[in-house]
Amino acid sequence: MPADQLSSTFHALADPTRRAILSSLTTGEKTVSDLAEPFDMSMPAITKHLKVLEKAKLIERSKQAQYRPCRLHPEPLKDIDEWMEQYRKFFEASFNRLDDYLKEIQTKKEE
Amino acid sequence: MPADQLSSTFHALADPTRRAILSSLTTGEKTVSDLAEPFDMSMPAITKHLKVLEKAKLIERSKQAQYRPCRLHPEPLKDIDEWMEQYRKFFEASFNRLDDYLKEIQTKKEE
DNA sequence: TCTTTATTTAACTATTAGGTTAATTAACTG
DNA sequence: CAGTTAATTAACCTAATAGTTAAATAAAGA
Repeated sequence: MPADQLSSTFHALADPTRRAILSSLTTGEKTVSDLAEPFDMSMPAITKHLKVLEKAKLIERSKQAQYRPCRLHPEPLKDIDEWMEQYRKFFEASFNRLDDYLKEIQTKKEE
Repeated sequence: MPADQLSSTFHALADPTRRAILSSLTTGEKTVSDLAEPFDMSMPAITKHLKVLEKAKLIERSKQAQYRPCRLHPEPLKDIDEWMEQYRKFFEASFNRLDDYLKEIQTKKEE
């Protein structure tokens, strides 16, 4: 895994456990045990996955008593989104971006 | 590297050489030698990078005489783009999508 | 046919990834 | 203070990565 930021972000995302952890953090801060619970995997394995996510700056950690809660740090995902820009024209017609936006505001009205 | 498609796509992108190869293919089909030229790396190393991209279905290959030209196959990038959707609200205000779109059609008008 | 060009395969090496179990650290709790 | 809970570190294993050089394959061209 080369040292540049984009490579380290892509590398961190190239594992379903780590993607599931990220997804789990979209609903808010979680402890390591909370994050580990859905997986049939030892705690040290989870600790290692968290280190990979932390090095990629996709999560941030703090201390609360004996807990080390994690929260999502989404900025590197924005970098990926920007990297994708050069490829969007190859897989997506331009007008779909507007379609997405229109669907989005439609959904909000219905709430 | 787990077997699922998204992991294999992210893994393929987690290397600057492979991303540069993809980028180089945005201007059209290229031979292996063409693709290898910018890199201070042996041909077998490039062959291996191409295999990773091919397994991730990010490139497709054909045969022309002794050449094995490569072309971009962007569909897996679309899957990443869709995966990103759940995180966009964390790094991007909704209205920016419309801003992007408006800038895009503005640029087209100027052409 | 012999040679050159394009590319891949084979064999090898060093490093990293992703997991394990056992031991350690740190902080709360009775 | 002793015990429990939360999490990390250490030590280890196996498989995969990412590179190398040298040999093999395939097609073109003289």
